[in-house]
Amino acid sequence: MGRWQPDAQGRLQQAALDLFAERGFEQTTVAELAQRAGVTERTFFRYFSDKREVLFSGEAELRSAFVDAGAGAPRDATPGDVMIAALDAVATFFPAERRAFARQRHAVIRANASLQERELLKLAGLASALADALHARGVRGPAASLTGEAAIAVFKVAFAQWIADPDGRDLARIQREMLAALGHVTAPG
Amino acid sequence: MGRWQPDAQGRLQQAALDLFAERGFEQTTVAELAQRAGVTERTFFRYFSDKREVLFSGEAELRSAFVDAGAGAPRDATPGDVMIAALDAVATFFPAERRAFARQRHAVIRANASLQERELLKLAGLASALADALHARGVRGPAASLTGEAAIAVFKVAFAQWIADPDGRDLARIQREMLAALGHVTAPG
DNA sequence: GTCTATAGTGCGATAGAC
DNA sequence: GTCTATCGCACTATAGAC
Repeated sequence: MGRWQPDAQGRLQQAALDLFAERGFEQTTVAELAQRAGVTERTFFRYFSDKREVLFSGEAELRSAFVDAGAGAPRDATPGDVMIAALDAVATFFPAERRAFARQRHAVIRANASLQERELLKLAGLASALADALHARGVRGPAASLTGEAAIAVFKVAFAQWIADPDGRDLARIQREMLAALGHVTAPG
Repeated sequence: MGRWQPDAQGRLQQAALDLFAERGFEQTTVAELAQRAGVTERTFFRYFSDKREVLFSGEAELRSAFVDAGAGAPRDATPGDVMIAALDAVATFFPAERRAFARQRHAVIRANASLQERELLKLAGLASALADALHARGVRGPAASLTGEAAIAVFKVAFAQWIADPDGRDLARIQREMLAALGHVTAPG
């Protein structure tokens, strides 16, 4: 066994979720997080570029899933088809077992404006990643951006529903319904 | 004439736009902004809750316009109708004369992640304000949220287009086109 | 208007693994 | 010796408390 406990990053993330839930984001200092994880403040900032980031490091995987779904779609797929593939891919990251965790994390974020800001930035990153993937497929800029933004709009609302829904319908299904509802809202006439 | 120059708030906003554009958001300290506006740091934080907020204080007006458009729609208006009314209302805030200003402000924000975060939070606030207005009209929660998010998606993409478009079509028109395009993307089939 | 806690950065030191 | 993870310390700016 080495000089240090393994997985300092994981311990910091766990400490953050616990302490933020218990006493709030602003009432928790980085020093306290570090202490609970058995490292120093300096080490915290080696793993996370800022205090908020400790809750958001999983976004990279989500983004690849989102983009790969776009890249893997058949050549004649429409932007709408690609969006559905992306939404289905993202849903696989949130199986029923992760609902309790997701709910706790969501509650922590909802309680603090600066955490919401970070979450929104990450979601906007997903939207533009999907837009880029569509653009690479030959979809013109505005339509690609719009599709990316629409996908995120569906995801956001469906995710909130998935968290709240007591009978636990799966996220993919909720997203399909939301997408249909969006089609209804934006239908001409 | 009084002891102080009038409109300290306006001078701080102008100083911020100039200095952020010139040397970047992070390279500009609040002390420098305050000095250029002829006030102290303390005065800056009296007007703006944080350094970023100096670029975003106009959001309240936008939000009322957004909400009022919803409240003022006829009783039998669909969520889609309300969304169009809200988008038309927001477009009146961005006449052709403000394009140069909007473009500069947008460039400053685009150059800094934390400013993007703040902008996204303000836009999310607009989305939920519209959702609340729809909810008050009897639209059920998820459909109301979805409509709010869709309106913001259209606004974001249309606004970027309006800023970039060299021949200056007006924002309301671009938004109508974007909405139609969104209807096409989300159409079933 | 003054004081202070906290976030976040830069750089060098240290302790182990190889 | 090299490489990597961690720590220690000094420092600035934001933001809130007093």
